[in-house]
Amino acid sequence: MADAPRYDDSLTIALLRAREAVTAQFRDHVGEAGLTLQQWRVIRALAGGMELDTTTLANRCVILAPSLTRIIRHLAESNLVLQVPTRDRRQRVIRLTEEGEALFTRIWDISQQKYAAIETAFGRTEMRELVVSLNRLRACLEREGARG
Amino acid sequence: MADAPRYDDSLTIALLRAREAVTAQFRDHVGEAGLTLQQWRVIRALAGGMELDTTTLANRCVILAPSLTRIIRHLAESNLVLQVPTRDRRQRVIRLTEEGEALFTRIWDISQQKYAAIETAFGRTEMRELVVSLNRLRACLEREGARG
DNA sequence: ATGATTTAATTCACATGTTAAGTAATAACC
DNA sequence: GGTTATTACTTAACATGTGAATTAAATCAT
Repeated sequence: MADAPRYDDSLTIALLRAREAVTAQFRDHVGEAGLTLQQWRVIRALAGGMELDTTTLANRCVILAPSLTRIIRHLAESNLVLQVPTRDRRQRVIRLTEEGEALFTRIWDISQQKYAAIETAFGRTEMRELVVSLNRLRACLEREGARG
Repeated sequence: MADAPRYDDSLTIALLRAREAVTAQFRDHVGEAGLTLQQWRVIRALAGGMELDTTTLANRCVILAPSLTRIIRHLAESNLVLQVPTRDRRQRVIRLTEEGEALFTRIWDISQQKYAAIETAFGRTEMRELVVSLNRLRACLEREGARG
């Protein structure tokens, strides 16, 4: 296996596995509340009365527009979000319902505990450094364009 | 937006965005070869005459079993992989066809260049440290169990 | 104001992610 | 050696990822 592609050293795989490990910490309790992690990201972005259009939501939640369309439809059917009228009628601006805000609060508390547990296990400083490093990596690649 | 949940500082989102940025570097040229990134991970794991069963493949490629079933079916229909007979007839052992090996070689060369470009942009040392950090994070969380 | 262009979001088609249930073959055990 | 449990994988059902095409509304140019 000496010349097999070194898979565990690969940045791509390391990112994938790390992300998998982190999301696993949250999936269960978010799921018990009846949400997927993606739906939870949307709820979280809208918490506190925030009104956001689809494009902004897609950027913040890192969800592609077609997925977001379906997610919003779901959340609206569950009475967790509703559409806010706007001047520009192309835009779809969304906010949480009372029910949505209540659900957010319920999940948020436990989520914070989980997040704190990760910080404790991994180290607060190293975690901050990791996030900085990840964001710098992203900045490098997006700047490059690197479509070569 | 000062009081919006601090999304960009979140480890989850940072991992997601970083991974998105990295995979974007590879998606185009892998796609031009007619493969998805997941299919490419499978091809790559099998390169060099490697024969692997579904479970091992799933672990190495970080793909869940049901997805892998579909992916293998696709690759088999495209004559890129074939099934190797085994004693244990529950197991499905797979290897690349000639065509599959040829496709691997074609994609691999360009992939290596892309990977090298990322190393250059981000820094070879920092990249190695990042991978170590990601793997340590994973180890911490998996050890915890953290099903709290 | 009319028509071309751009923008915002949706729809479509297909691939994968995710959990739960099902199937078939092996192993375990008495 | 026949029953039971375990293992390896597949199916099923639904949700999301992804790129291309589509629709509708705003903007631009004249």
